[in-house]
Amino acid sequence: MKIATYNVNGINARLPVLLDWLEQESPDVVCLQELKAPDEKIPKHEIARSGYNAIWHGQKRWNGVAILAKEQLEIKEVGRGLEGEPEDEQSRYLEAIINDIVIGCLYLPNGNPAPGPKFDYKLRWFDRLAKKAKQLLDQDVPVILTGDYNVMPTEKDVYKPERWVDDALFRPETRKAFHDLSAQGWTDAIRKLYPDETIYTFWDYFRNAFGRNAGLRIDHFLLSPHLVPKLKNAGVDKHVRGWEKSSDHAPVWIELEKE
DNA sequence: ATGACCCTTTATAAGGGA
Repeated sequence: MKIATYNVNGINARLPVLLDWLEQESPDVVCLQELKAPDEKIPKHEIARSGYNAIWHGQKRWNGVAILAKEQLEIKEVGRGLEGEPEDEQSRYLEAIINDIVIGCLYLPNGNPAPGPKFDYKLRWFDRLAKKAKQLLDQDVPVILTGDYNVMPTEKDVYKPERWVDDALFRPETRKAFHDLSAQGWTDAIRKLYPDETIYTFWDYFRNAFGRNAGLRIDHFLLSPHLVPKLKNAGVDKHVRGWEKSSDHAPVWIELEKE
C-alpha cells in the first residue's frame, strides 16, 4: 500500500500536474495540503474521473486539506479540525480511516514572522496536534500523521541551516515542538529508512532553488508503533518539482507491507 | 538587507507562502 502527501499550493492551478502524477505513480492514498479553494471549487469531478474517492476541508483563499483514496478503498471521515481553539477557522486538519489505518492529514501553520502572533499560533497549533496525537497513540491502533509540518527537524534537513535559525520553520521552539511530538512514540518514516541522506521536499520558487538543490525537508510521515515494522520503502518524487507549473513542494510517499 | 516567484481574490495590488 502506497500512501503519499503533497502540498499542491493551489489545487486548481495544480490540477494537470496532480492528475499526471496520480496516473504515473498510482498511490493508494494521498493527503493534499494548501488547496487554496473553498469546498465548492474543489475539482471533485476531475478527481473522481481519475479513479479516486476524496474528502476535503476547503477554505477560500488559503489552507485547505483533502484525503484521496483509490475508488475501491472506502474513506471513513472521523474528524476535521483540532480541538482546543473553537474560534479557529483555518482548514488544516482532516482525519479518516482507510483500510483500518487512521490517516491524519495536516497543514501546520508557517508561523512567520517570528516572533509574533503568527508564530504564537503555530506553537499553539503544534500543542493541539500533540494532544490529538497522544489520544491516537493511547487508542493503540495504526496511525499515520502526514502532511506539511512546516518544520525542518534537524540541520540535515536544511541546505544552509545557519541562514534559517531565526525562521519560524527552524527556530529552537519549533524544532523542540516537533521533537517532543515525535518522542511520544512516533517514527519519522523517511529518517527511519534514510538516517543520513540529504533529502528535501520543498524548493523555493526564487533564485533557481530547485536547480541548486537549495531545499528544505518539511513534509513528513509520522508512524505509530504498529506500522514501523510494516514500512517497506519511502521517498520523494523529486522529478515532479521539475515539471511545468509545479508546486514548490514535491510529493512524498511511503510503502507499507500489506496485511 | 532586500527581493527574487507563485497563488489567490466580489482582483487588477496586496497578502500569504517558506
